[in-house]
Amino acid sequence: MPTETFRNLPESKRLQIEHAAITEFAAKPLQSASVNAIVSQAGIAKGSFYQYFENIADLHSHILTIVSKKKLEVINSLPLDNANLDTFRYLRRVLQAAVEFQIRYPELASIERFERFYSDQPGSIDPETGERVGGDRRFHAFLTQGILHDDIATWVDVDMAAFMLGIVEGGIAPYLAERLGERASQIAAGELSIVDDSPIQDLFDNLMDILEAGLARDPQIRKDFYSK
Amino acid sequence: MPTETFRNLPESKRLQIEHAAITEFAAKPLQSASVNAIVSQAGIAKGSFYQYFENIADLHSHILTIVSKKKLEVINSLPLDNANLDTFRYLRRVLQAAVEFQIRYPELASIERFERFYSDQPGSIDPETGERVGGDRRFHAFLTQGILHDDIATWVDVDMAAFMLGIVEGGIAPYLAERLGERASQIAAGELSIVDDSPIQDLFDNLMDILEAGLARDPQIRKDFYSK
Amino acid sequence: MPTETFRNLPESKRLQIEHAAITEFAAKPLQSASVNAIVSQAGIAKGSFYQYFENIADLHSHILTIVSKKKLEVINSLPLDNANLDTFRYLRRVLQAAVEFQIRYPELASIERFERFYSDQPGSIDPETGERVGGDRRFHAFLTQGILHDDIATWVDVDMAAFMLGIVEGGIAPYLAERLGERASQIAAGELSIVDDSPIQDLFDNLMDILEAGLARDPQIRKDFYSK
Amino acid sequence: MPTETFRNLPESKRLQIEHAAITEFAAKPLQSASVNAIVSQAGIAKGSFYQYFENIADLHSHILTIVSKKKLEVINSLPLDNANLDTFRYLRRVLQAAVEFQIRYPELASIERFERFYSDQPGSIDPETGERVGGDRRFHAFLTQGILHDDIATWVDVDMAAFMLGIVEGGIAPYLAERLGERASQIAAGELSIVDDSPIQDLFDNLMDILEAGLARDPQIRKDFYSK
DNA sequence: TATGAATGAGCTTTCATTCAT
DNA sequence: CATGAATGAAAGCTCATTCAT
Repeated sequence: MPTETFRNLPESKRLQIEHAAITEFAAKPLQSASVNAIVSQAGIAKGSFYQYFENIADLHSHILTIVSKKKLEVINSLPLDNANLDTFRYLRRVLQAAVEFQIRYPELASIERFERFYSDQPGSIDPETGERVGGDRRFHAFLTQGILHDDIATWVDVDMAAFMLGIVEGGIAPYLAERLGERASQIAAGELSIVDDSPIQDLFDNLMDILEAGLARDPQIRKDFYSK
Repeated sequence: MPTETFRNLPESKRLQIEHAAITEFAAKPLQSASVNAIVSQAGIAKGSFYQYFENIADLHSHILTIVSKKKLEVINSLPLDNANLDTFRYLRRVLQAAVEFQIRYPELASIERFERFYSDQPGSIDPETGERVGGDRRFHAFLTQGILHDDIATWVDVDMAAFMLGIVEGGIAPYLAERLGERASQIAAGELSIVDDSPIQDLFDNLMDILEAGLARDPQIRKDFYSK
Repeated sequence: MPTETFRNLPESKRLQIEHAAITEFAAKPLQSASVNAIVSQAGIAKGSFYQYFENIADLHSHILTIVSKKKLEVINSLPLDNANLDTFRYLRRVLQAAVEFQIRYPELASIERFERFYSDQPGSIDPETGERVGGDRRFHAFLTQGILHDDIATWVDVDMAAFMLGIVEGGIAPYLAERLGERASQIAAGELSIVDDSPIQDLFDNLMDILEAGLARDPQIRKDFYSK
Repeated sequence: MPTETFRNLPESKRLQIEHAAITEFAAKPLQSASVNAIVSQAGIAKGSFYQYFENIADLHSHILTIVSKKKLEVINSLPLDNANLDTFRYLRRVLQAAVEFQIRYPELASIERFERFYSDQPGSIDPETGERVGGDRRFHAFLTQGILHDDIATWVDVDMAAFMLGIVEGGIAPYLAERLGERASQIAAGELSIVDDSPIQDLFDNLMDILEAGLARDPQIRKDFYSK
């Protein structure tokens, strides 16, 4: 954990340091990241670094909390209200959040991907809870709920499906961001909303259709399609 | 490329070195891998290393060719015949190969994952062909064929779906291997075949159902399920 | 160029390092010089070296500027005034400076000789000016002036003579210094001045006579000699 | 000294090795020369090298004997006959030999220059004879003879003048070779003789005039010049 | 508290030399 | 006698971390 000294720093300096760290960790995994690169980009003295952080891993975990915070912020910034979501609207929202995050904070998204890659050692067991880590808890809950609500087919292997959704969520965002091309820049600049733009929603529809059709007890979308 | 000296080495020694390298590259990306670790694990002198390889990147790319070769070997070892495959049987085969590879050569699979992770920079454009790299060509072809054969719905966005299948293929194998638990060890030991064991095939059925239902023009499986 | 860190060092330490470097570069050309030797003689850590200099070539070029500076210092310490010099007195001064430099800073003189030897590739053409490098510009100017002043014979091939004077200047100093024997030590100790001591000046007279007689339009010295 | 094994080698192979060594030693002083470079250029096995020579210094000194031999060959190839030479004709001949050697065997000349540079530590005393080394014996004898024959002025400091001629001889050849430009190539090709070509001899005349005028008791050349 | 100089272990790479075949 | 694989010392250089100011 960063020292009190770091927490008391004037915000601008703190942000400067965090920004430098984010740039570094977005480019390299913790193991290859360089203290030198960070302090020189942040414009602080090498000694100061060690007054703020125990070591580079300490800074890295601090950055990870920032990543989580921003990710949450993005999720909450999406207009839909959690309570009223049916199962698949929730899933769509999660994926939209991932893309929005990718577009608005590509460096943080990159850090998140590194982290996921290096910590998701499937088969590794969390020594505290004894549960498998990596399989995303959120999707587990989502799928269980979906079955209860009769939205999701009962034959679906919840654990595996949750894992699959996890890797799709983690991997698809950069692809979609890139597919959006010019539109992504506009979203990043705040000139366009991911939820209002119809070409973007078409792309999402397509993805959601695939997933929904794969999971749903009674998939509507394709029926609509073929009945059109 | 490894030197002739390396290629002329007695097989046992060559394997020793390759094994040490595989262990290293399965644990760390090229950038963090250490010559020291490799030579000390292989039990050779440091100077010898540089008689065999130009540098560590040279060894790494040599190991990558081994990975490809073994992967192909696994794919070809699967009993199904390419010619007679319908669309989704082909997909199942690809995924089974990924799992089989993961079980039989977990280190090589890890190396492959590192490689994929570090080279799949989605959005990076191949300067020669102008095409997006990372999206898997194989799945592109598979989906296009599937549409032609009326197996896959015409509304599917082929490019996106191919990318999605790519990340599922790359990510699901370690999960499945881990799910198989004891059975995985038996497969690794050659006591069990992935294609014959029914609990394993059940798991595959489940995954394939999700994917097939998501993509298929006229998904059969679930119908069968509900009619049971 | 040495880093600011090096420039901010306490003088004693800086001198210590420069002295170690001078010792090394006086004994070996840049190509064979060793960082290890320098740091161990200077009593600093290897890491420190690379905080001061980019690499050994950086240090070497720094030492070369010291050599130039000291050489100039020696030239300027000679009492004669440039303005009033006739042609051959100027030449004598240049040669005296070379000897004085050799005696007072034999290591720097050695470094200068290495540098001259390795950079004077006669026949190599300066890509910017298109002129031959290595032939000494100073002597060129000196000879041209001498011809204008009617001090030097018009038949002299200026380019070649300049080159010849250059190599004589570069090579004769160690010889003369050695010839001076005990006297050289006294000069080095500041107990004797090169310009006041008559045995020394006799030696110079002899050399100058040879050169002057060889170049002069109307050589006086030998006439005097034979008329004595 | 090279081993008997080396001496028994078929000539073509011996020449191959010597040629590779010459190329290396012409580019670098012994201290920086590389066994690797030599064996790979010579196309022999590394182990063979150590069957022919004790170490690289051994090969180097073998090459030095070749240099001396070839130099002598060049000197003797010049048409003038030693016996009939007056003093300055002898000097001209020595310098012409140096230039001829430079032109016909530039690599050997380079090796010779390296050797001269690294061994001529003026002031170093030969431990066996007790004499100063580096000052050229030949020029000593030449000057002494010249004085006896009344060709050279008695006031000349023989030791110093010999040294000076030594460095001029050693340094001027590459310059002159370069001055000759296209003509040098013709000489190297055997299409032109250094002693017959009048532009070349003009250049030599100029140099000799300078040296002769500087040393001669009764210099003729300039007199001729002014009387023209 | 901020600084940046100092450190030395560690890295990759080179190379002369030895030695088994 | 020829070969070329094996070796390890030593090179240049980097870097996280400590410490004195």
